[in-house]
Amino acid sequence: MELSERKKKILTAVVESYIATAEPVGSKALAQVIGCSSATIRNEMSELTGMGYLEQPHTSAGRVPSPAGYRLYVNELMERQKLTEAEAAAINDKLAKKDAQIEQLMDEVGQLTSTMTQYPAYALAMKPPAAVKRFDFIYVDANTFIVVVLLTDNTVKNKLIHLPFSVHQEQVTTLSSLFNANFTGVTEQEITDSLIRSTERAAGDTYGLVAVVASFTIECLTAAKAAPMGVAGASQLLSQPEFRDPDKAHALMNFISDGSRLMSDLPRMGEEHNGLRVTIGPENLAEELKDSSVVMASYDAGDGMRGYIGVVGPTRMDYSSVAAKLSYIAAGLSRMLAGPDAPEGLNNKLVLKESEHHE
Amino acid sequence: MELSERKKKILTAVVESYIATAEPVGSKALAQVIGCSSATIRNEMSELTGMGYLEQPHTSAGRVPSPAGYRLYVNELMERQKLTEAEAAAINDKLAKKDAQIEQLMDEVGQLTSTMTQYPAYALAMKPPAAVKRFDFIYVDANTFIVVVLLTDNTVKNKLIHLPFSVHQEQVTTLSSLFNANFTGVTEQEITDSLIRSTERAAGDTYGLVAVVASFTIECLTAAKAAPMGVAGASQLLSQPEFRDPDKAHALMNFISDGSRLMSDLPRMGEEHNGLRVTIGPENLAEELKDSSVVMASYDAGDGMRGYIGVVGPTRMDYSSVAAKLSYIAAGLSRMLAGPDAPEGLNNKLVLKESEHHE
DNA sequence: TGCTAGCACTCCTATCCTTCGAGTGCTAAT
DNA sequence: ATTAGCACTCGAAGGATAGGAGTGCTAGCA
Repeated sequence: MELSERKKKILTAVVESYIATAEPVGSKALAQVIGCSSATIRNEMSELTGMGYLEQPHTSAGRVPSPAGYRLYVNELMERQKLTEAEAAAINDKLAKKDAQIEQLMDEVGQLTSTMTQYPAYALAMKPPAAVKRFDFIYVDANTFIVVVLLTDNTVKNKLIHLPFSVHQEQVTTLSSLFNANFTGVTEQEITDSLIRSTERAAGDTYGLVAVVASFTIECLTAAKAAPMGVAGASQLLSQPEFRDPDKAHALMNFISDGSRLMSDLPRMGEEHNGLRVTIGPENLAEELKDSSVVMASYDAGDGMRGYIGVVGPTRMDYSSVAAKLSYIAAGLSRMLAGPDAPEGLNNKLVLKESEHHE
Repeated sequence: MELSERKKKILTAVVESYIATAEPVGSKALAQVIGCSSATIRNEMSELTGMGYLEQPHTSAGRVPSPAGYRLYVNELMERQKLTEAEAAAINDKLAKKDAQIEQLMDEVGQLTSTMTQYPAYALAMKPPAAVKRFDFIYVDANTFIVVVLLTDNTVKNKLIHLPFSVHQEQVTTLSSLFNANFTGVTEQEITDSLIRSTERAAGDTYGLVAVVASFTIECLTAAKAAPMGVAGASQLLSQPEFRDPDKAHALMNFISDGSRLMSDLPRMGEEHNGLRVTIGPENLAEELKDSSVVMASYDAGDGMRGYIGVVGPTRMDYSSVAAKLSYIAAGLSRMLAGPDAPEGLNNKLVLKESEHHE
């Protein structure tokens, strides 16, 4: 059933006023905005309450939006807000000089999202499984060589290997061709014990080094598929009146800080609406989020990779503003990572700049 | 002036009781512990108050330790606490399997410290300035090569360079010898414009690539000197009664989350006592920490590098337990990073572990 | 001289009660 | 259909009051 225009107007006003003030909204205040008497408003609000869009904290308080009310607001009522020029400029500015590795990028995008929205935020990128494209072995001295691995996603990883015995230049070269022959184009699952064993048999006197390099390879592939994630601004919660109760705040902050908990729920969350997903209060899967809301936007990170940024906050979240900001940042990221300047996608543009390994 | 034995006992009891309960301590409760009447305790406490070791929140409340009282407690009174076997085991366990890169290690040590102590914690390592030990250039294809840089601290960094024009294998080789001749053993400051310019003159037709590689080199050296830092468990604050006030909690959490603020104060903090530094309330430099305490321990990260781990909490911090845990973790880190197994320090040690593990 | 018992006093905390007012629902009038 | 009016509800805020933990002081005792 469709709501009358006036009901929509009233619901919108209630939601927006409550978002702004965190105070239940009474009929008198609305009367001025809507342009009819408070009694009329009361009748309408009473019906909206009956339909489940509004709630009363207690009999003689004003109305507060229910989750269903927020949902309707998000889906149909709210206006797509524009960013101010200052905000857009701030975001562009921050994004402009990003060319660190992806973990750090995610941290920084999380931070950016959090400061722009004033809510705790996260950023992550989903990577497809990778394989090794080529191996290079650099002979350093009798006890030391470096393995450099170029992955299909164009990530480069390396490891300095220090041995308790000595090797010759030729042995390292042998190892190199062996690995380039057997371990390229192979995904993590495909590195089986039997593959390692057969390589060892072929390795001659460098037998003992195969396992070391193989395990490093596995490590690289594992790291390559791990979704890097950044969480930032958890303390923002404390400025929201709904988290004046330190126990509630504590519970939610713990949940947020544990990236893995958050991450495991994200992909299963709601439907996309203009590239945005909003889950409101009880719609969330995690018990800890039952009276919070999550807004997330996805972006294209090139190479067919998808990434997500999002914020967590009270159900009384400023959906309109958050949605606008997330969309803007997500679009910026897409442009930056998968745009025409970066035909080879995220890893080329970013990770390749620098990958580091301490050994 | 020296305190009488009994005064020490009373002060100790007050501090420890207040640490445990967060409630001002009255004379009656102490009478049982100390073994004399409450009136005697009152006289003694009155004197301790006069001396500035105790404070009264109001006339008819019990006593609370003053910063000076905590200071005395920390310096002279508190017993060096032992960890339970379970705690020691938990720490050893966590430390055992650390061989990631240093940023991640710091994050994880921060996390470990936080969960062990139940306070927000940080971990950082100070690095000495680095130089390049050697360059390697890997020719990938006509438009692509990889630069691999081995630093004096044994960090290896690399960068895939993708060109809009093509190069030959020999050109890359030339570039390699050029950089190995001119840019090794050079610290960040020593890479001047004139050095770059003279290298460019010597570079012949690879002229245009010098700047690219040089700027990557600078990037590496800059990154190498940055002190990696991990902060964890900020939300732990919220379980402390002194931070039931969300505004206070918010202020401190913001301060903590901004690693750089924290870091800039750390080195200037108090004296070492058994490898520990404790700064209590007003002793802290930062305004935000004026009624918090910071306990930090330093560890040896090999190569003459020093690292710090620490926790932040209310002045009513469990100094004894925190000190024990920090010392233990710091000792473990020192052993792991600079122990006899790892004569060449952090970077090497990790590799050795790795190779031992797999052979 | 040092300790203890007793007592009057202080002042915080918790609790109850009252008041106040914003907001409601209903009814009757337009 | 809308509005004005009115009685009613119920939480929030603001005292007052009682209770009690703790103090300082004084006087008596080993």
